[in-house]
Amino acid sequence: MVMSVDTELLRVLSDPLRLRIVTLLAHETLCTTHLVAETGARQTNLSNHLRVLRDAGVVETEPCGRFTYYRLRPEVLESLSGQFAGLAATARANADAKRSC
Amino acid sequence: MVMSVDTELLRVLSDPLRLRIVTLLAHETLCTTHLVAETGARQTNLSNHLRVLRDAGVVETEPCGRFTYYRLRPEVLESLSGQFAGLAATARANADAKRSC
DNA sequence: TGAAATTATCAGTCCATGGTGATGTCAGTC
DNA sequence: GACTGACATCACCATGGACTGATAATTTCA
Repeated sequence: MVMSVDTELLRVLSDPLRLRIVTLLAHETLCTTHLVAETGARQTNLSNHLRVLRDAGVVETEPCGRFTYYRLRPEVLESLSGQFAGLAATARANADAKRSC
Repeated sequence: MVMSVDTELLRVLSDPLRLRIVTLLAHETLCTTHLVAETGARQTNLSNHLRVLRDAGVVETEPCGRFTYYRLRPEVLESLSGQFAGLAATARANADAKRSC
């Protein structure tokens, strides 16, 4: 019952554009060009964000010629889901606990 | 099956101190003084963060004399957990989908 | 009523980080 | 080999937001 949430992972996912990327990748594996077209963001900007996502283990790359495919790693999201579920369960269990002043 | 995650809520929870507060409140309802003692942060700082958490609906307040108790709302965490689980499930279902360049 | 305790508000500072342009690197094509 | 396209890297700028000090508002107690 450690019930702690991965802060760093949360920070990485809390950016709107990065979350958008993750949502897109949840539907199909894409390469940078696709993401540029889908999001309207600059290539440089996307490349920076993809690096952050990759460093955090959220995404893995698959080089294919001059293209680079990005694939989402569902385990990471599942883990996060479990962490929040655990924290919520803890809160439910301790709903009546109140420290007196 | 839109499977989008609440970005604003994520942003709110992605701050280390706020996540610490949420974790503490998952175990028992506390007032500001307790949170000051537990976290070591300044009262002003905590008050600001608690306002953010409250505005985001993560926490609710219960005034009690000159004290203010803060209670965690588990529904919010459960919702977030469900959103991530749904996104992960989508990714699992589309694991083989890859758009060609 | 005066003083102390608890919490909130406000204005200001400072820094992390998201966005950008320029440039480098590598693969494919002519 | 020259050229184009895909992607990464670097340095820079601008801004949001975390933190702080001073202060106000409210409650409790002597």
